[in-house]
Amino acid sequence: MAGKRERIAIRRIDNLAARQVTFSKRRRGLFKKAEELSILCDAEVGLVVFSATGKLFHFASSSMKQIIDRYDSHSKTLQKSEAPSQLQSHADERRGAPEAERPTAARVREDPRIRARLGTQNQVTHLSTGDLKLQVTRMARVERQLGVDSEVVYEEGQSSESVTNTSYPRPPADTDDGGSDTSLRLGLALFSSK
Amino acid sequence: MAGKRERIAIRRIDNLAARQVTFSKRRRGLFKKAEELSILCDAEVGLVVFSATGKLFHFASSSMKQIIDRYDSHSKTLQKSEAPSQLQSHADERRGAPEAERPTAARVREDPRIRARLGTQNQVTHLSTGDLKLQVTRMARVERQLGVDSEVVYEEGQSSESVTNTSYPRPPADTDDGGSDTSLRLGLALFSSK
DNA sequence: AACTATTCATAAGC
DNA sequence: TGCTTATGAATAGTT
Repeated sequence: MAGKRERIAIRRIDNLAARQVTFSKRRRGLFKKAEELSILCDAEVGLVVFSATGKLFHFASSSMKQIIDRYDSHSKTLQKSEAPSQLQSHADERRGAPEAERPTAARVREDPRIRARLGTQNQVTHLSTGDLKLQVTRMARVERQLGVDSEVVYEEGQSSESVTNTSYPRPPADTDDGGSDTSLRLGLALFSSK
Repeated sequence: MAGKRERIAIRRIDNLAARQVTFSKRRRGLFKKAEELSILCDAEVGLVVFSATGKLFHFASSSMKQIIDRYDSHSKTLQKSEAPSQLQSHADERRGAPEAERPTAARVREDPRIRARLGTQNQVTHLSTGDLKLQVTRMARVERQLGVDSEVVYEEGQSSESVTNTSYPRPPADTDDGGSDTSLRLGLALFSSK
């Protein structure tokens, strides 16, 4: 009488509560699978997840920095078939780097059908790619001054995804991670240049 | 008569063939789950996987660059509670940035029990964190001169993980992706400084 | 690369 | 958020 599960369609879950619950459950499962893959197959795995509210969850079989750097190396190699002698900083080069290696999922965003699933919330994130990060950081600093600390939480044992919420303060009564952050989110949008 | 599955232990699969097969199967499952999570819960997800042979697989609900930048922003905010006025490039800052936000999975590597599972292969990756990436890039360039091209393959429909192999050439007879790359990997180790 | 037998993940419901 | 259960999924072992 408990689980009368019927396969659900893969599209944004409208009900906020249900979406949050599903997010928690599936996130755990995803991270678990990620770690298992890295262990079973001796693969290097890096996983980053931002909840709709901006909380960060991440897992890396080694260190995220190392993985990102390696990723950058591969990307770059694909991009510029010509990298003379000045291999300064991979990280630096990633910035202005082309995006040919990115067709991966960008296409998903392009899909109008899927695009429709984007709530008003996340859209802010897409307003400005270049400046938003700066704004987020700035806002975070403001938060700190307001007494809203950034938090880092470690979940269960080994896979321990570390959670981080740096984005924007949330109104009082709110589970923890959900979708009730309109005010300040809009504020960020205003800050964005583009 | 077909599937007499007995739950397997989560530790490196010794048999090469089996490991490769498992890698393929689970990798697909992982990417699928990653995309489902991003869609169902309107989350931003970035996933990077390097097979034991150095092939790159990645998925990003938006663009990997955007996700990494966002990740960097969060990390940095946690690290330096002081970032005066020169918020030049987040990407740049990530380089010398501290790693306090990384205990996430690094701990897994530290665990002697899990550490034991590391084959001789991946260990090379851990010899030098700072220099290895440079070496990899360098080796990649050498490969190119040797005629070993980087390839980009797109898998099935929507989730399309793009595959890239830039690291080291593999001996002739080898399925495709697996764990038979000792020579050049060791070569990399020799190049490493630390 | 297919085909099951099973284990695993998880949608619902409390 | 956690626990429980019925089902849909993922996938280990074979062929």
